[in-house]
Amino acid sequence: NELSAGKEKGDPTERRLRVSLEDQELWSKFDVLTNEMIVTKNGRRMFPVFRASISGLDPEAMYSILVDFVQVDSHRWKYVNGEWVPGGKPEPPAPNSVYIHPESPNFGAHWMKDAVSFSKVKLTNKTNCAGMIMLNSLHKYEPRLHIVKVGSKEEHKTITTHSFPQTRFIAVTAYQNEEVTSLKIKYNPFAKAFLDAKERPDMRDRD
Amino acid sequence: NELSAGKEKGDPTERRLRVSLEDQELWSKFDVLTNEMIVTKNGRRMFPVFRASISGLDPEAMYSILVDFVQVDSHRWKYVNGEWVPGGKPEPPAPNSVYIHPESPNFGAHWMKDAVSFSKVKLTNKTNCAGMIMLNSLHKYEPRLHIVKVGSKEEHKTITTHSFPQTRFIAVTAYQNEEVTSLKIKYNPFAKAFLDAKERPDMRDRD
DNA sequence: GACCTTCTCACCTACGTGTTAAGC
DNA sequence: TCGCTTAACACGTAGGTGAGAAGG
Repeated sequence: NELSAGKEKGDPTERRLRVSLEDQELWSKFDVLTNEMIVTKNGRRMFPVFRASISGLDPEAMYSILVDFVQVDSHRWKYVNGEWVPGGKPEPPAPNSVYIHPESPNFGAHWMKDAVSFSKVKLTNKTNCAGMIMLNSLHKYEPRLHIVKVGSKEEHKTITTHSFPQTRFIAVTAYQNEEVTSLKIKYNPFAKAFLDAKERPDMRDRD
Repeated sequence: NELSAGKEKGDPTERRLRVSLEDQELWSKFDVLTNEMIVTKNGRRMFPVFRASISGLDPEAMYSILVDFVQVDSHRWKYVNGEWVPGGKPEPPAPNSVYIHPESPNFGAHWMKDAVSFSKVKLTNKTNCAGMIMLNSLHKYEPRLHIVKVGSKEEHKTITTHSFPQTRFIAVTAYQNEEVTSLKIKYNPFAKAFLDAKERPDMRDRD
């Protein structure tokens, strides 16, 4: 459940750094179906939310926490007959943007106090959207978390980069797999309107 | 409209520090009536919002911005026959808590980019409310803004403290002066429900 | 036609207002 | 009784959902 830091540089203060993904069971429920995330012009939040708990930072040092999204493979995906298959077309170029956690910069103690949540990150399929992450629809991505140490003199230094395979997803403009849709409705409070409809089949018996 | 720093210490990087209150005209409209702010158990936001624009910080240095509330005088106030008069009872002790701006700590460049807004600060009349400011009802307060320089080694240093007389108010559990109520309804978007009722006297002509 | 994208919509979450009546 | 406080309430702001129709 925990991954140890991959890029330690012999600095003793970073030796015990640990980053672990929150909501792993929920992520796995989506992952086994092949997860999908909606992208829209105005930006769409992720669900599940990408959250991680961090320990082993220097409590008094200053860090920024970032997320970016790596294109996992180099082809389009297509949903055919109930499953995702690689498409033949070559992929468009992938602009790689980064989302800086809004509480950045902050002390190590702050980041370790509670899980760090990226609930407000928005995914879009349009370029030039400030503060949002541009993704290519029908391509597969994996979120990555970066911890950057902030120096007083612009001497920023990346401490670690972590990724979690169960958070992979395909960017879509509309859900393809209705099982994924059902899970989103079941667990996302903002979709409760549709949960109520499905949970009450007796509605059909009226009149 | 601008106040210069009052506690400069000869540090050339702080020499041109300026802090100015935003929405001065709005604040003054309330101030001439004697402003009131609601306090509740769960906390109530301020309206108008305490906002300030800051310039003259070192763009690359790290600061935290704080607000606290000074009890202006040492007696209760009473609203009698349409005006506020000092009450005879001695005041209860005043626990002095501080609200740290949620974007703290941050670079000078960040604080100077836009006006710094304390829209989310909540006023309460209960003690032990984390993140909220406890005030004594029927006492008069004046908000103060503090700029604190953040050092790597816990060496925090207060750079300046600013206050603005037109932001004074009396803490209340219910509005006393109905002119103050009318101004709150007129300018606070969250009170629009009551504005509509007052702006549409034709409603009374229906049926 | 098939596939993908865009837009509007009803329906939620979440919470900020003063009002009002009840409580102390 | 009077003054002050509390809690429930209706009605807003603000914005996050997938559905479904329309567009390309």
